Amino acid sequence: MSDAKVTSLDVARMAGVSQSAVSRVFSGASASKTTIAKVRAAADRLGYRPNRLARAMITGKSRIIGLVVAYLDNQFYPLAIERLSQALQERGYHILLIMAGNSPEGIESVMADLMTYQVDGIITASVAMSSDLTERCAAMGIPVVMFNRGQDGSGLSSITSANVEGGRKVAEFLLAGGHGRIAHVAGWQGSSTGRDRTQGFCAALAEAGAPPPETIDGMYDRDTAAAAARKLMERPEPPDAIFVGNDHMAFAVMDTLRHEIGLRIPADVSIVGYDDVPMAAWAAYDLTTLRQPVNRMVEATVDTLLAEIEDPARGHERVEITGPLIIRGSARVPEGWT
Amino acid sequence: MSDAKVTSLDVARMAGVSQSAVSRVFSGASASKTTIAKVRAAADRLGYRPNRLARAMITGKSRIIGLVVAYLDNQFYPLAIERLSQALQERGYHILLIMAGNSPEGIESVMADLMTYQVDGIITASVAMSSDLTERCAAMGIPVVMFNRGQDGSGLSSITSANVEGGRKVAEFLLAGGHGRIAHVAGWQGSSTGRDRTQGFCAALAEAGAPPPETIDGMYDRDTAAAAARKLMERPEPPDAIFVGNDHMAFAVMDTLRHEIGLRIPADVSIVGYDDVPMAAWAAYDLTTLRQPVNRMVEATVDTLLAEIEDPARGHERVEITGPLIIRGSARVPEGWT
DNA sequence: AGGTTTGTTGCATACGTTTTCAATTACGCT
DNA sequence: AGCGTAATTGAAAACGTATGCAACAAACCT
Repeated sequence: MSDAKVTSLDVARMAGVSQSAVSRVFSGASASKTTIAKVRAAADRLGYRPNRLARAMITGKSRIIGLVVAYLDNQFYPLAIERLSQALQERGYHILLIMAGNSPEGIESVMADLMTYQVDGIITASVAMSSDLTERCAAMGIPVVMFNRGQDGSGLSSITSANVEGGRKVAEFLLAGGHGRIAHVAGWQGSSTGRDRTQGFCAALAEAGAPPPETIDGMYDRDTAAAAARKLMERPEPPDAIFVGNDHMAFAVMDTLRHEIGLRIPADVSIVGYDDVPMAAWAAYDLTTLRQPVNRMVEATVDTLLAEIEDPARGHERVEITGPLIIRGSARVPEGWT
Repeated sequence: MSDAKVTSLDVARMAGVSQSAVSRVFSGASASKTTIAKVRAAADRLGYRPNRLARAMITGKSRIIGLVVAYLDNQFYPLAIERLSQALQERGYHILLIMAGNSPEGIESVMADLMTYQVDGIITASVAMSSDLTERCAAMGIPVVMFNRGQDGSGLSSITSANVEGGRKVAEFLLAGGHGRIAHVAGWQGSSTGRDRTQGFCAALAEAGAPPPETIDGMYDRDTAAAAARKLMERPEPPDAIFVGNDHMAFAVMDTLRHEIGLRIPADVSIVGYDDVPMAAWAAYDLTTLRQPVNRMVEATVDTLLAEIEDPARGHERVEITGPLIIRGSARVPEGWT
């Protein structure tokens, strides 16, 4: 029934009221019972829905959030996106999705693109932002929240798990398990998350008097992580435990140890990951890992972003969310460990 | 430097030209060398970028594509989204992402939401559309392309792999491998892809004189598939080969057989999947599977959608893309098979 | 009853752009 | 020089909505 384009004016004519009346009904402003009824009836009959772009022009609020994400091969991100999208939809916002490689100039151009859509805010998922860009966003008055990545210099808000503390927990667990030669395939050291986890891990080892772990940067990449695992095992005294900077790389390490080198996990080597993506619970890996609480991180991200949108004068926030160590079968479990 | 909102009028004033001139420079219409230079200079200095929403209002083209997707836990979809987003970005379009559970009324409201953003087109990834909704989209003159799902009744365009043919190939491969008791954990029979694969598979078996396979619907769900595997193996004459309707479920089946029932793959049971997601190549699974060529499917999707956008009178298209069987180690390989 | 508050309504304007149209300028040619 | 054609330009209208303002009606109070 409904023809191509039906505007508020069409509805107004059919309902016998002014265009403003129609607008008021749909924007929740006050109107009398009778007009509301007339407008609603006409609108239903014509299949009218307000044009959000036109609305955005007037109000200056597009109710669009730009989501910038680097890659989707790490299962953690699809999951986060799914939750983010749902949480934002419930609040009346929608996501404009942008894929950006991790090159700085790529990010740059992509963010500029986003601005032209007049997004109300931006969420970056594991993307590093230059301080130049940071400033430009601030100048444009457009809130940015970094999900699962911090940026030391910038004044931007960020939501992460408690990575330093997480690294410590893993170290304590491995030490309690009686491991003597502990190694580390690190998360990308160019990222705050990677650095923090490594730092907490090494600090706890040092405090316990353990030797510093043999460490290789796995770059959050499967192949790099697999190569790192090979290299570690070629040593004259190979490790009996490896902390891997995220689950995605941990799977690669486990595959390499088991099917390429022929080792048993955890009998020969204990493996601990970070994230607790769904796959970590699959029987094939059964990975002991430090959980990043996606749901709470998403909630915090949405809350922070919308708060900054509604009150631009609001300061930036830096939220860290603590997660538990999920104990499964990929690492030797210390006596009497809960 | 750039202040909050800089419009074409600001640029015009600084460049000493009319606002129309600025518009012409940025919309690629003709202008003299000198004006172009003046405008460019002023725009750069002010950090001006045209407001795409305002542009969309008058042109009627938002350059936004709505992407509706049900779930993201099957790795096939993140991958497809990544590619889709990139392909569309290259063509000047961007993606408005919507998560929709698979409930019909959810889809309904979500699509209506999309319309209010004046999207130029919609891609649905593995979502079923009611014929009512189909009609409304057609009435609105808004092109829809279904990715990895067909809809028999509707006149909408769809891009799928050659599912019937794919099912046949798997059957032929398993028969050639000398398997006598072939079972099937089917893709969701409420979806065209699931039905087609099953149909091709069963048809080929029947033509070869093999008994019809024991079949259970796995609903594209891990838990359901795992339960199906258990049930199949409890039979007095358990299967020596299982064709699973997609890789995502195949992983669950393999986990169950190996770690719960203690069977070896492929020595005790051969497993074949469908999709060839990246994980299928991982050593832990090393899954023989029928590849869905994501890249070509994405290309076809984008081409079809943009073609329909540019020429609304264009008819709908139903593209099927053939994929090869990727032979790995999860199924017995017939003698001399390439 | 009269004055005051409260609520409802329509008119007109604004948002930032593209695009038509007419006017002006530049240019080629005899 | 002069004329015709092409290229360039600015003014103004449009896109679909929200909203300030003034007008008006209704209700309330003393």
